[in-house]
Amino acid sequence: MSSFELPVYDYFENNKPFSRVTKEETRLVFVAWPYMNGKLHVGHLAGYLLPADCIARAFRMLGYKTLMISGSDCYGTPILVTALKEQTSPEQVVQFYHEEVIKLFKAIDISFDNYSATVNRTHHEVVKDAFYKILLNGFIKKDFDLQFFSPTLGRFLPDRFVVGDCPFCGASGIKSDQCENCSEILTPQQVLNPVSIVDGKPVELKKTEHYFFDWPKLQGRLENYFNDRKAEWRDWIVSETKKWFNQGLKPRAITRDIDWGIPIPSDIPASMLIEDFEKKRIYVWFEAVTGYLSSTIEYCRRNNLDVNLFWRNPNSKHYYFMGKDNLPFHTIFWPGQLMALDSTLHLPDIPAINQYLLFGDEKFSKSAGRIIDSYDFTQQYGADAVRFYFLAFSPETSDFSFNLEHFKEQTNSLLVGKIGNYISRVTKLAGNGFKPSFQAKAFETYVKFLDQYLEGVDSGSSRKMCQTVLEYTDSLNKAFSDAQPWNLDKSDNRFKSVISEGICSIVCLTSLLKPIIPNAVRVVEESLAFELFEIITSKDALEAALTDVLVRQGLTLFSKL
RNA sequence: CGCGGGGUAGAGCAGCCUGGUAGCUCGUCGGGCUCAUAACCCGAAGGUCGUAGGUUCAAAUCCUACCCCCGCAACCA
Repeated sequence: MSSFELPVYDYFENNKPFSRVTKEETRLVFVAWPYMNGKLHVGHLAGYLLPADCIARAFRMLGYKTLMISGSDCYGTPILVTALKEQTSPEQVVQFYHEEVIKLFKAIDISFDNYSATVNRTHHEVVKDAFYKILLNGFIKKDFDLQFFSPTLGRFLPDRFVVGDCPFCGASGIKSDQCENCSEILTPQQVLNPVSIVDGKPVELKKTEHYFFDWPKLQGRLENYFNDRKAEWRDWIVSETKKWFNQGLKPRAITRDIDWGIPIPSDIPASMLIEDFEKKRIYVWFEAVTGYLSSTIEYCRRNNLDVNLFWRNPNSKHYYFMGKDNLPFHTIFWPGQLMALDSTLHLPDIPAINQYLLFGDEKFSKSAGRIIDSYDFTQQYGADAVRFYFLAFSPETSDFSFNLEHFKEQTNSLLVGKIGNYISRVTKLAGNGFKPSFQAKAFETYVKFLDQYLEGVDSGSSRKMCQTVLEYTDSLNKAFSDAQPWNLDKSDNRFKSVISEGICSIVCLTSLLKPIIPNAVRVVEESLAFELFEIITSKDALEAALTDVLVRQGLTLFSKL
């Protein structure tokens, strides 16, 4: 493989890692690796990027040693085909999209500690090493497979790049796994007149030798793992995973006939080599998830840390964020790969898997023109509004229908009307130069909401976090209206205590808001002359945060859309 | 009989596991307040909880059947 590498994105480049850590425990926030075959639409933001970022920020503010890890998924046939169609190289395709996603991360403040790429050296090393060890541990075996081969393109094609005629109803242009017309289940051999969708030319089935991951061998251990953890998983994730076990795990190819990918290690014992092994590459499903490990290792090398702190630490909790299409790869295959590799590695704890954001009533689709580009959308409406909306309405338990009117409506009344306006009315009534005193009552109200918020953090639910913030804000607005401080004289002690309570509440509120809308919170901090590095969990912490607080100026935080 | 999720007020959702007078946000209407970004606060209207059966003193919740929508089906979150 050439020396082609992509730059690592590190949000905290200029800060020492863990400078604010107060706890020994670690929290790992792993994010599904975006596939470098297109730009990211808002479904990606709502489905896994923003929820992961919000939880990671909350963990950091709670004092955990936290890492947020991901990278660009760069290999596989779809990227190769894109390069072919655009008459460019796969390197150029992935480089272009890698730069695009990093541009997006910067625009919307995704705080990755290490965002790498599967083309990078460390990843190659770790994947080859894992492949080799799993093979020696006896979980990889040789077998033959039938694959479509295109003589005109000179390469094997995945099933979904081939269409043909249905042998049952005669429909044409059907995919090779099931007829869309008569719903008959097909095997690739049954499809008549198969042609490639790349050039429309005929393809043929060819026998080819590959490595297979021996899943039946691990099913028992995986089911034990599943039963141990499932109590903490969302219900629908449990039933979806159970389905796979009930059907029985089957061996699965982990190599492909392709040249765009990670090579098979050449030092495999001769008896275990397959034919033409140097022309084959490791299959993307096996290799991309291994990135969770390799990207952590890459981070530790860059920062001189011991990787065991994260991967062999019982005081650690591992979260994985992704869309639902990725479910089996993270509730079954990735834990299995880790078991097969080394039984001392930390297995996934919480799969924070989301359903889909729908555009109107249907799925986002590039071909059908139903797409909203994440970067353009962020540029147009601002990071705060976009973050807040998608975090508050993240599709955690069922698909969520997105439309622009709903976005504007909710942003205007929740973010601008309730949250922004509360901060505005309190600070403006206080007047510039107001110095608040500590009000125990403000903390008492705040703690009523804190537990619910922290439950949201622990379970990976940004939705619950936002809901709690909104309930809290409602109670603050109501208390402020009931107290009617505008009817009091500014020199009145009662006026001072009501406004002080309001300012104390704003400090508490911003501590909950910081993981959600960090930019807006920075503005509040500057205007009130304080800075929060933690989520306030004690009376003392609030009192400490309050020492320097001074109202520099009344605030209009957000504008209506 | 491929698998899963969903069908609750005009919109988006929670409640269902562990049955007990149907709830939240937005929108609509009426009132209050006037510090605040026509904002905030209070109140009201609006639902026979997809359909049909069953269990039960009692069903949105448990069971059965059916209808509709969405997704997945092992390489597009």
